[in-house]
Amino acid sequence: MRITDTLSQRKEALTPMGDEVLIYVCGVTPYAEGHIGHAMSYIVFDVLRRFLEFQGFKVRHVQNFTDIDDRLIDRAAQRGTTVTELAGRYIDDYFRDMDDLNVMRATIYPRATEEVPQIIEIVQGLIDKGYAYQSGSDVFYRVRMKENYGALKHQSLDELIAGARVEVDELKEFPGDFALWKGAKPGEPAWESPWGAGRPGWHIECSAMSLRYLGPQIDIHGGGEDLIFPHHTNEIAQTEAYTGKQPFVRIWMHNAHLRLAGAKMSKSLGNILSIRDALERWGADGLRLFVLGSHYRSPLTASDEALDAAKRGAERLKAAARIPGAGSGREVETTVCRARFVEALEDDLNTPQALAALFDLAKEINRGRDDGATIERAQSTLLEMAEILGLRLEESSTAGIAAEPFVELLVEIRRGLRSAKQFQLADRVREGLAALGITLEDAPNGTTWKRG
RNA sequence: GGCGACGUGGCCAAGUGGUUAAGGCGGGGGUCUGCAAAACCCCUAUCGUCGGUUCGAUUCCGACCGUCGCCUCCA
Repeated sequence: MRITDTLSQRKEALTPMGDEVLIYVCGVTPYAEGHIGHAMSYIVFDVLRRFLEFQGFKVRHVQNFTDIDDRLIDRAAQRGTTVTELAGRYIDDYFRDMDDLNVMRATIYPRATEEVPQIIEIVQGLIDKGYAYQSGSDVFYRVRMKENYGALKHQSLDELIAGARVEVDELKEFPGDFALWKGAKPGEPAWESPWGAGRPGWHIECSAMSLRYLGPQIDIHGGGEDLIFPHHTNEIAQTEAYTGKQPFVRIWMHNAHLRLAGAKMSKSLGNILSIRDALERWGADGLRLFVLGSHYRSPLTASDEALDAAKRGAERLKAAARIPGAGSGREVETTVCRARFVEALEDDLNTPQALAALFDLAKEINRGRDDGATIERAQSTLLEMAEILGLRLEESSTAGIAAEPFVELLVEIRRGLRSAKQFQLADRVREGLAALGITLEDAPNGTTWKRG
């Protein structure tokens, strides 16, 4: 398949170096509940993973938790708890959200706090090579030492620091230098190091983890586009300086951001849409369909209307895949749709095109069901394709609803009313149940019902 | 200020230098149904504006208008 590489700004053919495709995806800093922007990012890389495995690749997928950083320290202090406890709680939340979203688990989820010895080793190595320097109890990376610094962002060092927000720090030799190691302030979590008690800087943990679990050079490194600078830019600088091997990453893959209608999601504005709330309202398939309905490199704006539409689309696919047919005629043809689906994903993970093929297959199945064709094989194909997109298309479960026997009873009574041509009463039953959130559908071979 | 992205039907969103510009949602008309629902059939766009290149541009180039992102908190 071909993937757009942020560094070359072109679609590059994915040709893994070894038996496995080595993928590193930047994970979360677990200091707050996950929002649908995170969902978008991890859904995209989940589809990449699923598609690669479908294509027969073995994938080694590493995704980190940055479980030590300023925000965690601040928030833990606010709440009178520990960083460990806080991070642990949000990591649990993260897994729960991802499981519900049907995001496959990565091969390994290393945590920054468990990689400190490796981090110290790399920082020391960078000091030894002259790429880093100790200043006070901090260690900084000498950005000016690294040639092509800023290439990923397609800006020169001068352009990058022309922005006004460079942190003024007396300890730095140069304003653009960034911290590899931060000396601990009183009361902060800290590890012993050659430079005194402290903790890792923001970017170094990803270098350490990808190095340890994937090696000095990897096939794909992914994340949100906000990470291009400084995070990924600094990762390249550190890792290549430390290993002496280039390129650190063969394909940089970045997803555009998701916004809420109106404004960017911002904690200060309070307009966060959590994964939890979104799941409740639109379901995993609805959310996935919404995200995958636009290309991962295009910014996407979430709105109630767009999410509602996606949810209805998911229901359409589900019905096509699950409603049985009674026909025994010709087989519904699937090869064209299937080929279109695979070709779309091979071309830079074009999920909107892949979905179009999926919906066309759904139409073929529905048409076949109406025409008395054999649809079972086509339905299996639809489910198989849907699974590559992580769509479950599960039948709406009527089990577990406390009122189930009562609904069944009403449906049965209504059946009698209809055969006795008591349509006004039958309609009252249907309308009454509708008002309670139960939808009845009369088909030639009986009545089915579902929630919603 | 610097860098970058985008502007396609009512909404969301693919795509292509030239046959009919995907798909979803919505809307209109039909078929089926006791009526609905679901499903199926039909209809619902000349691609921001102005120039240029070209035999031919929505697709390439330039300008302009508009929207947005990043510039060390950020998936």
